[in-house]
Amino acid sequence: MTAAPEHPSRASIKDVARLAGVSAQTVSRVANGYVHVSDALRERVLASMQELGYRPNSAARNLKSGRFHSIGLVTFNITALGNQRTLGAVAEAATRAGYTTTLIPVSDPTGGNLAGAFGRLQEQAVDGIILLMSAKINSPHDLALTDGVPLVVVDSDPTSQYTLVDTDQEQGARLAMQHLFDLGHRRIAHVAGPDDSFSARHRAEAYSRFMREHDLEAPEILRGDWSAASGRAAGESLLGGDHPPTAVFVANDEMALGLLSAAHRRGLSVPAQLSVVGFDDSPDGAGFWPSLTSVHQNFAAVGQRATAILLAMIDGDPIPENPLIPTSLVVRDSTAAPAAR
Amino acid sequence: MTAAPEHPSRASIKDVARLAGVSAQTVSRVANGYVHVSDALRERVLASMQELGYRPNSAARNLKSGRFHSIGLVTFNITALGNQRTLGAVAEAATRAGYTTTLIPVSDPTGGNLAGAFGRLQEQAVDGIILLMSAKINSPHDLALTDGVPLVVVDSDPTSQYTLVDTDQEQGARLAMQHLFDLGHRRIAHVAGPDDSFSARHRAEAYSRFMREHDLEAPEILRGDWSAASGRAAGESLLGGDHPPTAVFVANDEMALGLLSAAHRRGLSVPAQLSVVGFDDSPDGAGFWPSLTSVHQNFAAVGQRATAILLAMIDGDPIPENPLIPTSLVVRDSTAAPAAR
DNA sequence: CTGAAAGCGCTAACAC
DNA sequence: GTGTTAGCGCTTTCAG
Repeated sequence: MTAAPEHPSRASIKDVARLAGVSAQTVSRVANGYVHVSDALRERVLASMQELGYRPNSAARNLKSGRFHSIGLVTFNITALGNQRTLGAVAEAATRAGYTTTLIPVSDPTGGNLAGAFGRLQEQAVDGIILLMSAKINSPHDLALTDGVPLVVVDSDPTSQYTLVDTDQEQGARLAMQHLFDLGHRRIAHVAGPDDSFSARHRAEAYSRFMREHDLEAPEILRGDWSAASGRAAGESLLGGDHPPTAVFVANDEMALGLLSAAHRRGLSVPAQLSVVGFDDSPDGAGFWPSLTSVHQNFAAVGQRATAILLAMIDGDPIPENPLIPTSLVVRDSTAAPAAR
Repeated sequence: MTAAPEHPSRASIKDVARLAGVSAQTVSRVANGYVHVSDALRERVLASMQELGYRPNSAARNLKSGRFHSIGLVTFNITALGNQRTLGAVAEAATRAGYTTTLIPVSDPTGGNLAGAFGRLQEQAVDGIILLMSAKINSPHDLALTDGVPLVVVDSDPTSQYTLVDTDQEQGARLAMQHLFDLGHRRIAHVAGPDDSFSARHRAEAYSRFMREHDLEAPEILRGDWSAASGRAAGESLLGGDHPPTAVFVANDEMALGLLSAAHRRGLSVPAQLSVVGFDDSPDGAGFWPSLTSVHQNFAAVGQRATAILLAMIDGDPIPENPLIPTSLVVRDSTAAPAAR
């Protein structure tokens, strides 16, 4: 244990070269795994690297290559399950591709903050940006500021001009509805997420379309804010009415659990008297009683796809197609056939 | 609107200098806000910057300064509420200080992976590392690899040799226990988190100590894995016994909600027949019925403190003291005096 | 197979 | 006030 110096300045390529008695160039070649180096020299160089604890300085590499080998991740809400998962998948995919992930927090997705975030990202060192939206982009103006930096948006308006990756919300919502329909439910309600969320809107639209296609009368859609508390409130209002539904399709699991809690409170037995389907397949949903039937989103695939597309854009490679990731339905204990009336 | 070139190579300081008819140095001075530039020149330079969309190249700056202005964040479990919050706070604090946050995902906290993560971090450009532990560091050996890079560990063994920031687990657990005790509860059970979590251990130890100090007989401690499902399982076993407790202190909110669900299932009324206190003060806990009394952790403060300490270490400044962040108790509807027997 | 030279974009140090 | 020079650590190019 030697006393650590104040700033143990890292060994440079020159130091290694000097110690090994070779040129800096040869060290560089060894560091980058080029073949045209004699075994004897390679050994000497590697030994010297080891001894000095040499690490290539990425700032210098970046300067030379004009690339930063880093992608910027802008997100407004790290608390949302989907964003976490996507974020994790992006970070892993980026790491595998030799890129780091730079996190840019934005507390409030207004134009100003977004602009600030992008400005910072560009002053910082990123080759591309992934935007994890939980709310809408106000206007193209907001993004004009990316200004040449490749950009992929996750969870946004599919009609937007930006490259987009997302869960296939429509397909997922249909999965949930078809399940309830097949069980025999006809009075099916929907608790939607906030209006400024594209995924919430897509799910709500798919619900309405399904009801229309099957000539079912759709009760008014209730809106929550993704939280358990709002789901519970929706449940209170939904189950307190005259003609309560026999089934509810809830736009995410947290609200579904809140609704379940409202049902328990009213002494309603789930699934005997009420069927509930959530969206997300969150671990919490599986752990409650009754365990929640839910639409599983493949966030890992979303993150991977977004990363793959971004890296392709950065490299000028052809862009992978099909940015909509399908869902699957996980049937558990919160759904059953409606009670005979 | 001109057609964007394939790679719109960013304007360099030279380009700006040429356009403005000044030296690169002058551009640099303007960019860095130095005063000793005539207003006329400053105007010209700023105009040229604007026209070319100039952004300083951080790679070059980093190379020159020997700093990366970036902190690395290593985390194993981005899904845990506490880690998310801390992560967000770190990112914000870092941003405010002019640093970016580089995310390094580690799927599995074994020595090998940790070493890999640190290796990557050092090849990458970070001036310091924050380690968000959800599980224990196996041995000092794991961290030997940071090798001169300043390191702050969040949520770990307080006896460790590394700089540490954490919630004051002991104080938080006592808050919960004192609340139940003051309500009149004497048969108080504890559902702990996994054994490899330091916070879980601290809370469990504080529980045991409290019971001992008050001459109360402590039922055997049940262990969960932080999940709602494990809390529900603990609840089933706890409430099915001969002498069920009148109150339970649960090591996190998710497990507490699982336990609540088990209580509902058995037809036990909360808080009339059973009081429950959680830990974390998660939004979900507030949204359920009954809403959960819980120990509030100030994750934002933890993240800020960790960042402040790390930046001080990087700058060689004196290290802020008092790395233990106090908690507060949020009393809601899941606790009440025990039923008279 | 190996080395020497040049330069990536920026700024500290030194002229003028 | 402003310009010139040099060099951060690395890799591409060109000589040997």
